[in-house]
Amino acid sequence: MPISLAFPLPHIQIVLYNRFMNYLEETLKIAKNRDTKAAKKVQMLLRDKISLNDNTVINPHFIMGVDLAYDKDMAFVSIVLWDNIKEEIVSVFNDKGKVVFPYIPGFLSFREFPIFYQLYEKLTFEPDVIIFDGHGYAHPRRMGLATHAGILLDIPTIGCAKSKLVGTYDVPENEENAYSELHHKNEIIGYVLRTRKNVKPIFISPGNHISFGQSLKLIISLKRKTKLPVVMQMAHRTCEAYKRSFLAIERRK
DNA sequence: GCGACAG
DNA sequence: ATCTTGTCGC
Ligand SMILES: [Mg+2]
Repeated sequence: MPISLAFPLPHIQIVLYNRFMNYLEETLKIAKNRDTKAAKKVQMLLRDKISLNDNTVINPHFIMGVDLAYDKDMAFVSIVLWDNIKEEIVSVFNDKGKVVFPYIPGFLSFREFPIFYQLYEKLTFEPDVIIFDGHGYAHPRRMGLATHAGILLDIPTIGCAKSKLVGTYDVPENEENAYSELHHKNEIIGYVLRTRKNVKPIFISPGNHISFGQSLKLIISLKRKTKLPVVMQMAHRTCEAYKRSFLAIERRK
């Protein structure tokens, strides 16, 4: 919590941030205050904490898929847990809350992380990796939703987006699993992956605590019948259904 | 100033 | 993201 210092002059007040306030609290506060200037500062600050050299997600057991849905000022979130050994969804969690931050390209984490975390913090276990519907490293300041969340939670994360935010790339060949590199400012920031023939490719980028190669490999391994990884497809469907059920109940009141 | 622009 | 029925193509 901020420390408010009331000075002798009543109209002068300085708000100091406790040096122990962690970045998670900082992020949630910035979102609530809709402070885009502070949001950009945090992104530039946390950028140095990104780690993509980790090699601990070679064979993950539990994988989480996250997605949100909206209706006016209400946000709905679904977390789907995929058992990568049983090859099936083993748990589904839903929650809802008020939208705290508007959608601004480049600042999606401040809109979606708060509502996601509200549900995530209630869980009593941690998955081996979390996949988000959006970019990770493939961000103007390398701080997409997946990366931001991966830093705050200190857990391996991957960004799985349906369209580009930044960067240039060659359109991948029109065949299953064809992919190309996504570049930005002279560095690779992710991959453009065509999961099926004749479908629009998706954008994969590491979030945090995972390498580029492992991110791409895991996403490809999660391909089933749909364009999106099975866990992301399920998260999307689940969240949409959850929202509809809620709205249905509301309408008959 | 203009165009791009995750969900 | 959301608004929405039928329709074209692999
Ligand atoms: Mg989404």
